[in-house]
Amino acid sequence: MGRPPCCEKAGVKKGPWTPEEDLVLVSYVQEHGPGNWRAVPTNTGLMRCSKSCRLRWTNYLRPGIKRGNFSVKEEKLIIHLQALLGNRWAAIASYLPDRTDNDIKNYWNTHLKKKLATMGADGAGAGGAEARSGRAAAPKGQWERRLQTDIHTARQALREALSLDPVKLPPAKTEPLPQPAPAQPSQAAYASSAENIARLLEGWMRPGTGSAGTKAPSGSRSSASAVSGGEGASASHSGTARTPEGSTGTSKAEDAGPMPAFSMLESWLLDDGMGHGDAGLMGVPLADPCEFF
DNA sequence: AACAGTACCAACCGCACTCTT
DNA sequence: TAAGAGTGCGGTTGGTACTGT
Repeated sequence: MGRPPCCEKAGVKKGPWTPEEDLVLVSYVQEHGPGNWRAVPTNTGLMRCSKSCRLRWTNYLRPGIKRGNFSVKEEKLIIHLQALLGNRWAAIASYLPDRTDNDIKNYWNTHLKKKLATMGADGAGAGGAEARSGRAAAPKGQWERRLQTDIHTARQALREALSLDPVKLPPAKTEPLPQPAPAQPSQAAYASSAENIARLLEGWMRPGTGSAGTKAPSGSRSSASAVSGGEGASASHSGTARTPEGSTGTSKAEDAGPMPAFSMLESWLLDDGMGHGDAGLMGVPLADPCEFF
């Protein structure tokens, strides 16, 4: 359709959000609820485009967001789901209700891809290219349904990739995916936005951290690292600089790459946490992941 | 101490989809 | 039914902190 960008207007501010802007946005959303983002800049006086407001809310200010420190279980779940769903970060995020798709995407691109690469797999699971093309080929509402019908295919591909008993698969019944957690917090949950405000103010006011001033705590390393702690410390991977092709983004071709030996990955993925019906997996109603195979 | 390279993450961009008129 | 508006999503980038030399 070629619509013009929503932020084309002159005077629209870009870049990191300031705590003041965060406060304005949070208080507005607390009062009116998320949605009708178009009206947010108008009603709040924020010099941000609606899109930016929505993104800021969903990725940072929304109540219940957990930041930093992905647990091993979360890692495995992400890897598992990525293999099944491909780079459908929003879908993957729906299984980790306290993580944002952006967070998961970043974590995947900065940590897990490298981790899997060192383990002998690039994590580009069977779902990758196919899933992506599926989205392109079918309307969104349909790909969810299609996903259900294709889940057997994806499962089989993953199973084969992991060399796990490729023969005895159940018939391709179209069972539903494990139920994603409700994506949005209840109305009551908005109250806990105060927690987010407190958190950001805490980061804002923390003396001597980061460059302060112009850069909001959101964007600042200081606040992030304050929360994430050791997460970023996993600097064991001999990272490579961002390259045009191998940039943090995942190219489709890359995702569709061949699957090398999986022995290490396999054992890692299937060991204790994932393999034994760890039912309480972050409250995610995901059945024993082995059922996927 | 200064510099260069690397890692990380928040935010932007643009396409695709859904909803409304 | 078509067109436009609003929203969601995934890929990509810019900027800053960290680490090594």
